[in-house]
Amino acid sequence: MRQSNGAAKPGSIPEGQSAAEQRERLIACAELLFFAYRDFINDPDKLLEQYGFGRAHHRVLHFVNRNPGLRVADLLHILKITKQSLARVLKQLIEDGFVTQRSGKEDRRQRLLYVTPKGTKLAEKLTNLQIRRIEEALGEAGPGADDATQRFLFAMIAEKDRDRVHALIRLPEDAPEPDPIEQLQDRT
Amino acid sequence: MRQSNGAAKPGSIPEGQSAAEQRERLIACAELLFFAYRDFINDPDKLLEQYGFGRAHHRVLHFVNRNPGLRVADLLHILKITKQSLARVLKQLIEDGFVTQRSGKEDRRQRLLYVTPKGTKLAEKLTNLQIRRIEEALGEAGPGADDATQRFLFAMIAEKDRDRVHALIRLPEDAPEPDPIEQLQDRT
DNA sequence: GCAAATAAGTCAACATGACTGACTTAAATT
DNA sequence: AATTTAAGTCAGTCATGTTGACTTATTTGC
Repeated sequence: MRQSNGAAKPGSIPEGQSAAEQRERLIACAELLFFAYRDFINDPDKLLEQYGFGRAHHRVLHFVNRNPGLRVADLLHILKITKQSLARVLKQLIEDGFVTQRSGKEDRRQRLLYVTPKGTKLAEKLTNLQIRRIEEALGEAGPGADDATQRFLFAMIAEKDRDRVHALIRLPEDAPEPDPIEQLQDRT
Repeated sequence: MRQSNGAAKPGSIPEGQSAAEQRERLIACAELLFFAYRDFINDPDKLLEQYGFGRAHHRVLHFVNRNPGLRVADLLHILKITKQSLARVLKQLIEDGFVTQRSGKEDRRQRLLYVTPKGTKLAEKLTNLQIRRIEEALGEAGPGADDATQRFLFAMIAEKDRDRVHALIRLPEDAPEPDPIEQLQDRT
């Protein structure tokens, strides 16, 4: 097990890997994803604590900040949680003045979500923490890591959700798209 | 390593990106990481439910399976949770016959952890689910995504933990190392 | 050889963020 | 007018994390 490929040199891995070696590589990826996510979450968590918020609040705040006018139903699809779970954190964010709701113009049953200036400020602080770490990591990973990583991460998403995510995050290399919110609404 | 920009897309971002564009890219990465992890977790979760286990059990089972003879203290460092949190799930795994303990030979205070055959079986099922998704994603992301992604994910780990993780996961391109467990024990 | 440090286990209380199920309200659709 | 939809709500539960305090067995250091 231990001696696996005596090669051990950075440039090696010719192209012919044994199935066992390939498996080891994939397992390493899975573990790295765990560790990366563990630490990715960490910086924001500390900041959120000071506001009495948790990760759940962060996610809501983030996606509302990035997609003003998001509907509650959209958030449920994005977060893959139940209405009741969302309700608690959303209520707190509204009560504490980080998020506001307005009724939809077309459909007055809808409650469209927006961040307040206070909400924007916190959301940006959190975003900055996270993208700083990502920027450093991409730097360390070398040129090309950027594209490859985006493609890998996107491909990790469940196939049936990819269109929705794609409409939501608007990658810079995409062809110009119509307002992503409109798209989301079509996909109910 | 790989040439960076030209490869990806027709539109191709010459090399001079505005700060705003760069920021958008980084935010997209952060969001993709969230979605990727959300779905990465999903397949195992469904299987675990059938055993009455959760994610916490999965993580313990996985790392014990991959590192037989792991100590409780090691697990605490890996998972970054408290002893009390670990105790609950570890107890269940032991009671249900998925994990066993033996006292350390050198230091009899230590409880070294091992998976039982039953534990191995479940751990491998879970691992297979996860690496299948990763394998597909790497395939879709194209050649080179493998290396780049590993480097990126590794660089996302908090600097002070990297040595420990490195010793734990044994990437195939590494120089041959001594038994990783020994290394872990030195780093207390 | 004894005191202190260490590895692990345990008890109790609590917080967060998920879940299910049942139900209401208001508005839009058929 | 009846049905469907978007959202909100009440009540109870579960999984997984937290603190703080304490015990036990063993090793280490003076």
